[in-house]
This record gives sequence, C-alpha cells and structure tokens, in this order.
Amino acid sequence: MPKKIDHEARKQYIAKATWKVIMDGGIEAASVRNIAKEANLSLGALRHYFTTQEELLHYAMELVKARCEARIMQVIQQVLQPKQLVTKVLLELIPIDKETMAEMQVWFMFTLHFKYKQGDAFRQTDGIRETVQRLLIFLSESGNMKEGKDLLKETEKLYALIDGLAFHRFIDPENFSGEYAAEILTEYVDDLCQEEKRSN
Amino acid sequence: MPKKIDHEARKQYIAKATWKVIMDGGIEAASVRNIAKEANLSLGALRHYFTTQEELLHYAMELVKARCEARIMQVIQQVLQPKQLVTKVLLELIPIDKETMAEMQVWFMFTLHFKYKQGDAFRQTDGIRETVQRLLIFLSESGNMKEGKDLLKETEKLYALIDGLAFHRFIDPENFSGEYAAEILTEYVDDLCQEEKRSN
DNA sequence: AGCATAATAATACAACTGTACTATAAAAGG
DNA sequence: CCTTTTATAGTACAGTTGTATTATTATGCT
Repeated sequence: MPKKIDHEARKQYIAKATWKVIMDGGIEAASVRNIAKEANLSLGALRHYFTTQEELLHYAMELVKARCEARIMQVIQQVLQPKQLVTKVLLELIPIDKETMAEMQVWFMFTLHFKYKQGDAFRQTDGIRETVQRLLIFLSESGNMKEGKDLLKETEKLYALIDGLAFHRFIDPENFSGEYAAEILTEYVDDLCQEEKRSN
Repeated sequence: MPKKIDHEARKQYIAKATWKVIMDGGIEAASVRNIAKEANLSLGALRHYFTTQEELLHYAMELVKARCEARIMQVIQQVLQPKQLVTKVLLELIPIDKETMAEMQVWFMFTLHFKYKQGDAFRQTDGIRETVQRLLIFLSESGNMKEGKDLLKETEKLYALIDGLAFHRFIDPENFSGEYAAEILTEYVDDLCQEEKRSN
C-alpha cells in the first residue's frame, strides 16, 4: 500500500479549494477541473476522493454548515446573559470577517445550485429558522422580551432580517460593512427586549 | 425587405423565454440554445436580436426591473394614506403571486450571475434601498412614524427584511406562502408607525 | 526483496457551450 | 417583376464540461 492518507482531511482540503474557486468565480466556475487545479491535484486524484461532482459540492456545503454550527456551539457554551447570548449567536449567522464572508458566499451559491440540481434527495434545511426560533423562545421564557409579541412572526421577521443582512453583505461587501450589519442586528435585538436594563 | 418586425417586442418575447428557462433550471440552464429552443427560434434568429449571450441576459434582467418599477409607479399614483401607500409599495417588492415570483426568481439568478460575470460595467444597483429610504422619509415627514427612529438604520433594517422575505420565498415557496410574507411585512410597517390610528 | 494496493496521473470521449459563418426564404421597395 | 434587404435556418469550430478508463507511481506489508 502507498502512503496512508487521512481521507477526511484530504476531502476537507479539497472542499476548501472548492470554496476558493466559488468565491472567486461563482458556482459556474466550480468545475472539477478548476477545483483540481486550485487544489494542485489531477482529475484522477480528485476523483479518488469524490466520484462525482455533485458529491463534492454536497460535501463542501455540509462542511460550511458544520463549521457554522461549531461556532454557534462555542458561543452557547459561554456563560452570558440571555440577551448577550442571543445577540452573539445571531452575529455568528451573518458574515462579519473575511472567513465567515467566504463561508456565507459559498453557502448562497450552494443553496441556489442545489435548488435546481438536486434531483430529489439532498433537500435539507439550513436550520437557521429553527435556531432563530429557539433563541426567541429562550429570550421570551427568560423574561427578557417585550410582552405581547407573537413568537412565530417574530421568528420569521428576525430570520428574514438575518438572511437579508447576509445577502446584502454578499452582494455589496464594500459598501455594506460587517460592522454596520452587526450594529443593525444588535439594535434590532435591543428593540425586541425590555428596556429596563440597557446592559450593553 | 421582409416582413417588418417590432424588434422591441421580439426582444421582450425572447427575454420572457429566458425567464422561463431560468425559472425551470436556474441560471446554469440559460444557454443560448436552451433559450432559443424555448422561444422556438434558431440560433441564427436569436443572434439577430442579441449578438451576445451577455447582452441577452442583461436585457432580460433590465426588463424585470422595468416591470417592477412600473408596478410601483402604478401604486404611487393611487390616492392613499401614507401608511397604506408605503405598505402597498413594499408589497410590490416581495414576490406574492406566480408572476412576481417568477420575476424575483429571475432577479436573484441574474444578481448572482452578474456579480461574477460582468467585467466592470453593468454594475448597477437594483434601487430597492433607495426606494425604501424614500418611503421611510415620506412616512416620517408625514408624521406617521414613531419618534426617535434613526432613518438610515431603519432603512437598512427594512431593506434587509424585504430581501430576506423575498429570499425565503425564493428558496422555499411551498412552505413560506406569499400571503404570510405579506402579513409579516404589513405588521412590520404597523410596528414602525404610531399606534394612535389602527387604520387597516 | 518483491508483491499488492492505494494514490496520482494522463488521456479519452461524448455532450454541451458561445460565437461565427454561410445559406435560404420572403417580403417590401422600385 | 425583380432586386435588395431582413428574418430565419443550418452548420461549423474551438473550447469546456463531467465522467470513465487506463497507466504510472510509490509505499506498506509479508
């Protein structure tokens, strides 16, 4: 046998090359050849880890999702006041820095790609709506939210705000900075909460 | 000379065929051949009206924009109370029925496509941010908005909400109905306004 | 040492892409 | 009527695509 190779690590390496290609040229540039070139691999080598292009793209997308979820988990495990916790988690859902920007970019491209390409399986939710809903329930049950709010509708609004901010960051990153997006989002959560304590 | 043909009408006809192709198969399906087939034209005939694919796509996108703006103009010319007017205009910006749904779908695909393809020119804003901003200024100056709001930030929030709702309609039209999206948006504008008059 | 096997490479193939070019049909002008 | 011009059609070409197949390494195990 030849040198033993960590397949999972290699696949992640290829997935990251895929991200770069997509970031630079959109999903239309994500041909197996472009990805192989970016990863300094031959077509055959690439094919050794992903037999089909669809398989590769799907893996690359799942990796984005996993990383995002990992970041959220890291925030959740911190000891924070409800409002701070919620805000911090939500901030993980919009692209602030260069790295998360890349992930979001890739995520959008994939979402659109799979909307048409995926035959029937592969259909999956990104789970953001559920995350937002859980956060709002938490905020409400811990008594930090204004009274008389319809949780479902507030979920939908906040969910739309999140993806809208992310989309605007995606489309026009120069004019719409990450800091500004974060400010908007933070203020929105503030508005959602009781005004008794302005604990910033 | 052969039969005189209304070039503009023919171009619009081709543009609509382009929309259909994109709706069914995404931007990746929008090859000149697919579009020609959808329009029951030969490659040569198509080329007679659009010498290049990029030209065709750009025209098709501009047509979406023009139609949306026309719808907004129609609303603006109605005599309505400020809040109703604003709400109605905003509702034109999210896809409710099948027709506007198609337009938005096409718009998203184009936006993403041109983000990478357009060399340097073609860069254009969809003008939605400006529209939203004007609406909020109008709402504020007519005394219908709650006091103490930062107009710029409110613009950004509402703008993100609009595109977020549109995006969710785009991604998951079955589970996220147009009526529900409209309800969310209407309620958001309500919240933005003074509560003295619940004139629905 | 040498064989088996995993990793990589190279090439091939059919399908599709955008654009260019040539050919045909047909109708308005004189 | 016939020439001129426009709409349409058909074909060709070079490039890219995804996948399959074959060849070539090079390492680990016996």
